[in-house]
Amino acid sequence: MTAKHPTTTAPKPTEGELEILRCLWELGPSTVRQVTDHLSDSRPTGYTTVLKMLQIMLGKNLVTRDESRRSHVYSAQAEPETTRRQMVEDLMDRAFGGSTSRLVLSALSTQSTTREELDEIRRLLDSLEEPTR
Amino acid sequence: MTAKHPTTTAPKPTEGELEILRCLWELGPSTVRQVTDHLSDSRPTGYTTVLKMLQIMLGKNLVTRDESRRSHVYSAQAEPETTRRQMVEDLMDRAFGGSTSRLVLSALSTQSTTREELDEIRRLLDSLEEPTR
DNA sequence: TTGAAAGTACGAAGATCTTCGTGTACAGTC
DNA sequence: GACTGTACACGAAGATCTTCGTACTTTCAA
Repeated sequence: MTAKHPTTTAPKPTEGELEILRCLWELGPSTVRQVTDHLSDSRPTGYTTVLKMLQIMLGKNLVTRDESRRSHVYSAQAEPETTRRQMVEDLMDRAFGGSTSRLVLSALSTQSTTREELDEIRRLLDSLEEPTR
Repeated sequence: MTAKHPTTTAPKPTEGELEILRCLWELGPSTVRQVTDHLSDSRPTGYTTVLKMLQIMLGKNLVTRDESRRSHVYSAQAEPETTRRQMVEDLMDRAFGGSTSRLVLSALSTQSTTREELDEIRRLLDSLEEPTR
């Protein structure tokens, strides 16, 4: 069993890959140039570095690309929510023994949680429980 | 600037390191032998592998050790909650733009969330908001 | 048509992680 | 005192990630 990315399932992105995915989520389908420029704000990266990463990500099925134009246009393969949920699930299993509530507790004990967010979460809970009954 | 682990701050644990931390959290202070045995259930690992990892983790300040006995006894350096919170914060920043509520939303949209957990989270919210007013 | 600009592909170096094999020290037994 | 486990330290190999340099291709304007 040595096959790694059989062009079917998308693995968890690495840190650098996630950085690029975030660009694609924000910008939408983009060229290497666009991603590089956008990235230059937060994390200056060489053009060929970004190109190489996108090529690798293509092999891993993390992105797709349109080659119809001279400058290939890359898109995130999955919805942001899907990837994010997958990463949360991964962390939940690896660090919280699979317990959602313990993870949420931990998230809420973070400094940066504002009152607005607490309210939002409460509304979310309401909307989750009501429709089920 | 090449210093990496100046024996002061603990970095984010890698996947393998987290696996070992989880053992220490569960078992409490343990010898290499104990960690290895405990690990054998979920992820068979050679004795010297575990030993080496613990040595590296000691250098990174992820664990401490008591050398007073022939078999050194290792302990997690930080409380589980501290490490977990740190990892949640990291994921929140890297994947959710720092938004707690978006992360929680994502966590709740996970299959494995039970009704009991939802109730627990609601209680948690209550206890978070009440004492503040 | 030719030269500069901009793209893509590829290889490889350096860093970090993971995993062991080997060598050495020690502790108890016969 | 020699022998047999058991433990620690260390080095090194293989895997994965990250980052670029270099070579080749395409486009377009002078």
